[in-house]
Amino acid sequence: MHLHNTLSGRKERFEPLNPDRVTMYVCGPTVYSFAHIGNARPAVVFDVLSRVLRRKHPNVVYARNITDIDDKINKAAVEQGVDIGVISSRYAAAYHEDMSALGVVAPDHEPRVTQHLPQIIDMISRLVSSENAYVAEGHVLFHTPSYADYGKLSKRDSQALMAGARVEVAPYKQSAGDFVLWKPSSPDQPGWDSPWGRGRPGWHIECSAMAETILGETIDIHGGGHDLIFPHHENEIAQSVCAHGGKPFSRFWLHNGFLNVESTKMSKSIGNVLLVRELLKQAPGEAIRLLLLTAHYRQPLDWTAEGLQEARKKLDRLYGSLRELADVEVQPEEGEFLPFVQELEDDLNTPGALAQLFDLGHQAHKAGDNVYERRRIKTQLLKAGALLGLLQQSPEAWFGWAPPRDDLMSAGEIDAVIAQRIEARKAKNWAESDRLRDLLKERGVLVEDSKDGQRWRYA
RNA sequence: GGCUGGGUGGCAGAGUGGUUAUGCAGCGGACUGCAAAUCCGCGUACGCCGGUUCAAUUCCGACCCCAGCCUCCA
Repeated sequence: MHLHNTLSGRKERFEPLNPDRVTMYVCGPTVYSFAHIGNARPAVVFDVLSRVLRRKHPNVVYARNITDIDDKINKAAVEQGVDIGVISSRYAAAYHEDMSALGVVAPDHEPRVTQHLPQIIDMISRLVSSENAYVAEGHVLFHTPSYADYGKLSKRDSQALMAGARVEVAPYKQSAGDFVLWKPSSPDQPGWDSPWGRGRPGWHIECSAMAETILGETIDIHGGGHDLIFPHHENEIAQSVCAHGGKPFSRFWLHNGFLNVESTKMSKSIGNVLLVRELLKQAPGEAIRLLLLTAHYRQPLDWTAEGLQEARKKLDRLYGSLRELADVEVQPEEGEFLPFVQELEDDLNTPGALAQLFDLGHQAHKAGDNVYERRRIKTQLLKAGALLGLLQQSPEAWFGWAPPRDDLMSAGEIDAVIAQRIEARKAKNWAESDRLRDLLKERGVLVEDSKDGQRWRYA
């Protein structure tokens, strides 16, 4: 398959270092509040990547960290008068719930910073020994000039970077671009003992240390949001390469584009941060997932309420195809729908893959009563859906999703009305039949007269 | 200012040197008691200006806009 590598700025053929153990690390959330839709994008995108990789390499080792040491967590803990562990475990659990609702499979490893302090301290010690880092006023800093390739990932001139530092440079820094590996904690702040006193790790070192611990020195793929290219990933590379005697850190760097909300940057100050759990009240998780996959992962994505409803309609169409094939058995030995797979293998072109999926869905309605065709189509539809993490529920379950509504009719109530309508239709009492249909429509229920009888769904 | 990525039909969104993206919405037709679902068909889309070419939305150059990063951020 081919993947766009931020390191080279172009699409490259992806071949793992070791086909029997493909290693992938993705920067996960800092758990200080509920996950917003922007947090969901990388989770979904890299979930799809892991699924596509597993087709050829069953042993993909996918690690996505949880950052549970962070000043934002400290702040929330102080405000609520609880230990940071209370905050981080609460929001980590919420994150798991939300991602699961979006069909994101749990990664193989989910390392936490609090469980890797020894490894972090060890890596910092090595960097100090090799003189890539230095101690100053209780801090340990990485000396960026000690790494010649610093700036390569983000395509930044390291000299210009240092010269152009607009922010006030801490006096203890030898170079403006130097960044903190370890910082001291005041007695009231969370801290851990280290050779440099009681303190806590800086932001970047955790990923380097945990990736090394779980996946090894050189990994195949490292992913994350576009905004992490600089400084986070640039710094990770510097730390890891220097700690590993010059061995490459990650062979491929993948970055997903940012998400806007109704054409505006999502931010707390604007107050337009969309939480996944709120969105789940507006549409099924699968529709949210589909919307996240309608744009190519590297492109910006404009999240709109209209788009979300449209995503739901797209799934209505796809599940409509599956409903058409309800009586057909799947054929496990049937091959995949090749045009679909080819799109995904081309740098995870999910919009292209989706187009192929719709083509397959269209075929379902045109197969007539050709049993072999119908079997083939159903099997390929489900296999293709599985790669995207879509179409894995029954059509009935999909169409049974009800939007929140005060006067929501239960399935029982609806069936009662439908029973009346069946009687009216038997008597060819069209006026009554239409009246009942309109009645249901007012309550948000759409009824269709199919050849198999009446069927309904929530609007 | 530096770096990166964009500007495609009503909307969303792929892609390609000459041939249908796809979905939603719209229009016409079929089917239907009427609808819905589904099927068939339709709308002459590629920011602007040059250049290369038999042929450019697709390559090259200039220009105009837009977004992100350069500070915590998925």
